[in-house]
Amino acid sequence: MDVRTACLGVLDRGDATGYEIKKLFEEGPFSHFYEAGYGSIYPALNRLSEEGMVTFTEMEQDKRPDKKVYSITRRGRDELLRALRAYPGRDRLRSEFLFMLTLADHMPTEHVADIIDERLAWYRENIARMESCGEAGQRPAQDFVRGFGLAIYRAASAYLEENKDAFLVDVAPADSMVAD
Amino acid sequence: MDVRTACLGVLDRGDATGYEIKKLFEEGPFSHFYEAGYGSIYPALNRLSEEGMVTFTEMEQDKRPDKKVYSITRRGRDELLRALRAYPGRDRLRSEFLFMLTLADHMPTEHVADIIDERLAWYRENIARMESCGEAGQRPAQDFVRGFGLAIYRAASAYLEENKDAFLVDVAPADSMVAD
DNA sequence: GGTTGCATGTAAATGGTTACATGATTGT
DNA sequence: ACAATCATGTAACCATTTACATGCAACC
Repeated sequence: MDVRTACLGVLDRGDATGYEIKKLFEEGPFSHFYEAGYGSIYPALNRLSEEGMVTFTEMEQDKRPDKKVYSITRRGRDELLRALRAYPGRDRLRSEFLFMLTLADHMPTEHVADIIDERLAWYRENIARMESCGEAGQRPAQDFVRGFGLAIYRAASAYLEENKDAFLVDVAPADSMVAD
Repeated sequence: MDVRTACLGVLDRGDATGYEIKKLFEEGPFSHFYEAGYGSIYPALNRLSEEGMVTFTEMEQDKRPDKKVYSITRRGRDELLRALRAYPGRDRLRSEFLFMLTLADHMPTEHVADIIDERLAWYRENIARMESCGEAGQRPAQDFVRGFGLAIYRAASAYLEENKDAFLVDVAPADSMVAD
C-alpha cells in the first residue's frame, strides 16, 4: 500500500490538506501502522489530482500560508474500493531496536539499559496518547484498529518491564567483550 | 538499518551464504522484525566484500551449485560495533492489514472476516514456528528478542480472537454502502 | 532572539522490489 | 510432468527519504 492509496484512505474520512494528512499519520488513528513525510505526500496528492482521484480548493488564510484542501472524488472512491477488494499484503516491519538487542552482548550493559528505557518511555507516551484521543466510539473500525495498536503496545511494554532486569543481568558478563 | 548492516549482524553469529542469510531473515530469529530479498542481499554482500568488511570462500559442491561462504572480518566487526554505539531509529511498520480494517465499513462483512481469519492463521503458524525453533537458551539476547516477538504475536492474535465477532457485527450494517 | 507551528513544495540520492536468467537435483 | 530446494546474480524500475527553499506569526 503506497502513499497514494493511504492518502485516498484518509481523504475518504473527510477533506484535508497535505499538512493535515501528515499529522494524521503521525498523531492520529494511523500513527501506529503508517508514516510518511511531506516529500512523499505532496507529490502523491499532485499525482492523484492529475488523475482525477481528488480535487482541491485553494484557501487563502489570514496570517497563515494559503492551503489546498483536498477532497476525494467519485473516481478516487472507486479506486479505493477496488484496493479494498484485494487481500492485504504482509506487514512490513523493520526494527533497528530489535536488531540491536540481538547483538546486546556486544554493547555496554548501560547502553542496552538506556535503549530499553527509551523505548519504554516511547510506549508510555504513545499508549497515553492513544488512550486519550478519541476514546468514545466514533467509528467502530477506527476503534477496533486503535484497540489493536493499544493491545500491542501494552504487550510490548509489559514484556520489556517484566524481562528487562533479568536480561541485563544475563547479558552483563559479556561486557568484557567490549573492553577487548 | 540497511541490508548491509543487517548482513554484518547475521555474519557476526557465524559464516553464511547469501542464500542462508535470506533464510535466516525469513525463518530464523530475525523473521519478525526484518526481511530482505536476494535483490538486496547479494549486492550488499558484494559491496561489503569490496570494502573489506567480509571475505568469502568459494565452495564447490556435489550435485549442488557452487556457493560463497561469507565471513565477517575485523573491519566488519568494527563497523558493526560502531553502529551499536548509536541509538536505534524508530521502527518502521507499514500495515496494509490495519489500513484496510480502518475502512472495513466499505467492505462486505465476509471479506473482512476472511482477512481477519487469514491473519489469525498466520499468527498461529508463526507462533508455533517461533516456539519450536530454538526454545532452549542459546544466547540470552536471541531469546529475549524472540520472546518479545512471541509476546506481540500472542497479544495480537488474542485481541483479534476476542474482538473479532463484536467488530463484524458492528460493521455489518454498513454493507448497504457496498451495494450502493 | 530562537523555536515551534502553519503550509507547500522540489531535486537528488538512496535503497529496495520485481522480474529475469540459469541450471541441476529431489520429491510428488 | 511439475514444483520445490539449492544457489547466484543483474537491470530496470519504483518509492521513499533527505536536504533544501520560502516565509509569517506566535510564544517563551
